[in-house]
Amino acid sequence: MAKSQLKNFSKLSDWFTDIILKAELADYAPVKGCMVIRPYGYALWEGIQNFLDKLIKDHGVKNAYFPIFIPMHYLQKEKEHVEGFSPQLAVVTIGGGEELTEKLAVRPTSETVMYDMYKKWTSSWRDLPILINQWCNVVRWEKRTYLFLRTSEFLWQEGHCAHLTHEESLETTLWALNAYEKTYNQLLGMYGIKGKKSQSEKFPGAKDSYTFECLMPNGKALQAATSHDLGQNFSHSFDWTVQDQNKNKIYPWQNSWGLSTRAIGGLIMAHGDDNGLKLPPAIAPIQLIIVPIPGYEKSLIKAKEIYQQLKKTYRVEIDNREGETAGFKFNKWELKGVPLRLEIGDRDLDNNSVILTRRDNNQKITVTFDNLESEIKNQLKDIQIKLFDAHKKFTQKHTYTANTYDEFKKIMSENRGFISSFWCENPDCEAQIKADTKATTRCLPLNSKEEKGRCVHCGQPAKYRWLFALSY
RNA sequence: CGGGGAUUGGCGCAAUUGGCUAGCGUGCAUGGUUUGGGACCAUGAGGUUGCAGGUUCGAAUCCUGUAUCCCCGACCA
Repeated sequence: MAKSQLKNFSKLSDWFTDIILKAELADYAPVKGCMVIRPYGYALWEGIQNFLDKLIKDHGVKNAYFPIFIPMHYLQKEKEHVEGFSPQLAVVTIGGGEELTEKLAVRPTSETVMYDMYKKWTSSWRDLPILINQWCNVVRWEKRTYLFLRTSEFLWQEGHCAHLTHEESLETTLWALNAYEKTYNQLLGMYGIKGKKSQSEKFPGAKDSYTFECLMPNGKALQAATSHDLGQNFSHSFDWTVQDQNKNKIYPWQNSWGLSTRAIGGLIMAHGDDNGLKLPPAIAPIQLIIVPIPGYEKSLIKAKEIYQQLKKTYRVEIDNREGETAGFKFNKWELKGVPLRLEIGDRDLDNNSVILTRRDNNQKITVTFDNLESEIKNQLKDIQIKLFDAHKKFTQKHTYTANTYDEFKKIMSENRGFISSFWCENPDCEAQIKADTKATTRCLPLNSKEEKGRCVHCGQPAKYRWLFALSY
């Protein structure tokens, strides 16, 4: 068995594609820009769904399902919205062998089809708020695609809520953003920055967009989830009103928020290394792999006992395939990112112990049978924390402050990352910075303090330091 | 959509200026020896060289068209 040629982590884009294929997370589909999510990759999505769905439901948001097809004239109701999505639409023109009188868009997002129904369902202030989420697929015909990060079809959840007041709606918008942060921090072991998008980067049709931005090892920023304050833009477009207590017509205040399978792409990059994936225990489909050293009958029996015992508490599997050496198995499971490996052979049996090996730091720990469960618990917990800490440290280390445009350009050309700089909030300035350096505004961090500054590009007065980066 | 590269057993590649039965590695199957960090030996299965035309005694190789994929840009979660 020869050593497989895993791509070097330093060439991140090659490594990324390679690892997804080799770890059997996904594969290319026959349709351009589409991918097959394989069971091991889909298990990651299920992990995200379970975690986030609970947060969503705890907040009182209910799941529902709306159709994949949207009549074209629905999309056209909101001007910015249709302009934003038109270039990316897949459109059905034939149904049942006959030309359709009205063409149907395959949903790129569901605002329009959902809000038309919301209008139908409400007439009184008592009917608000509407708190609905759906887990589904959407299609955006991308020019350039990339496994998990940008595919023509992707899976996501989209929450769509409507409230009587802007305060309430904004509260929900920010609640969703916090739920995303929690999902990234606690489940995926990823650090990121919450903030507000600039007007040019916001969602088509939104009043304001909020984002969770994560830094990837190559210094590019990943828009990891977004939550939009739609204001009353859509309720106006749909002429949707309810009557309030004083018989006034109120246009409901709306928000929408989504997290997609792109999160898996971020997860892969944020923690990986030359040997493959590193999955945080909370999301790992297999938290612990038991490898009985081949050739020992006695230890195999013990390994099976341990498996039966641990299976009650952990996602654990036992690799007792014949014909593969121990070394081969070690490498295979490291590639797949399993956080903890348990080795057991007769040598260990004689000492009443096993060997635990951590994927994150390759540390080997000898553990007696008596302490096994508590040690596994502690190690998994520690790995989860260490992976998050590592990503947080990386992000902070690669977050720079640039006070002059020269500094800004130097950072972009040498050691990319987040750049914190004053910006006058003029879109022309933003566009010029992008043209010069490829960096775009990622967000205005939520905790930003107002200061007296000068725009890093034009020198005009600026109130806030914005976060810039090269984005995915 | 612009620029670059590619397409040959499952995967990765080779085949000189057009010339022998299209090879090699890996993977796969079977048998045996192995087994504590990617084992070894033997045997075997697996190909209309992306597709469609053309030139030629002869095409993986030359020509025309076309499709797909990857990378770099503009658009985006």
